[in-house]
Amino acid sequence: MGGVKKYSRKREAILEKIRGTASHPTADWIYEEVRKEIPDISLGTVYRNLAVFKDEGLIISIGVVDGQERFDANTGEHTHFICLGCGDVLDIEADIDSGLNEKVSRDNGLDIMFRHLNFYGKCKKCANKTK
Amino acid sequence: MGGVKKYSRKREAILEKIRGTASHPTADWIYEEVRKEIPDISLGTVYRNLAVFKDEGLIISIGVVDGQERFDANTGEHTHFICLGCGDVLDIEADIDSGLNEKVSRDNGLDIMFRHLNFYGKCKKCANKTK
DNA sequence: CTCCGTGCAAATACTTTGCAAAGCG
DNA sequence: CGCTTTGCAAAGTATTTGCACGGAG
Repeated sequence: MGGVKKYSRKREAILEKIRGTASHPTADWIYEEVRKEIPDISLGTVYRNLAVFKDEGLIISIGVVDGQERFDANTGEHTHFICLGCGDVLDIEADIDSGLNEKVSRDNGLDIMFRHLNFYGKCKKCANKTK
Repeated sequence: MGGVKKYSRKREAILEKIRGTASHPTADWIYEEVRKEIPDISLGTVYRNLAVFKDEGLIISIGVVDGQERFDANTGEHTHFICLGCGDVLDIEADIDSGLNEKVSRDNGLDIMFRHLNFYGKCKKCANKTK
């Protein structure tokens, strides 16, 4: 179980696509992008490697938006804005107490490993569309 | 579109089940619970009414945990802990600047409507199991 | 009587998995 | 050569939807 990882051009390509975008992509987006360079890749391979990367801590899942899981190669503690109109995910600044996780762990007697702070609303583009 | 809502015993029962638990239930849990009282309810009806309640603002979705959407009749701004071991969702205390949404809206030029703050880790039960 | 609400089952949408073939070391 | 990785297609899971019938106003 687990076993030693071997090199794979496809695995590399998948990881590089995730690292090379700020779009917090879906499995399908990654598949379509990698396919432009490596036409014989399959969606199953993308899913399998995403699971590997999550396991190794190379990427994180930032949750499910409109039914599809979104991934991020920026694994540090940071904050997201999710547009309810178009589903775009943006990185944003929000200064939160950096010791918050520890404090909440202590106060509630829980073993907290990480947190997600997501703001939801309309991005500029979608806010204008409404009017 | 939409039309005027009529009374329905099943709709009432679904909402009362959600209001009567602190477990942040899934559609399927609600279905099984309501079924104990109203055996001829169908899962489709649960899903349809959940959509109605969300629309009316009577409940919120707190996101997808292990592939299933979780609902909450507590619609106020509050914080959750999600156990990576058993999937339990708990309400917790975490004092965050109450004006944070407005501040982040202003700083980033976004129209923020609400936020989710989720802490992830192991609950007491699951932390012990690991050892 | 007129729509809304519902059961049922089929249809979706995304993700996971079994298997045999291909690739790395 | 032995074990990992992959393509392909089938299976799995959660959710949505079309249709005809039962129920509220």
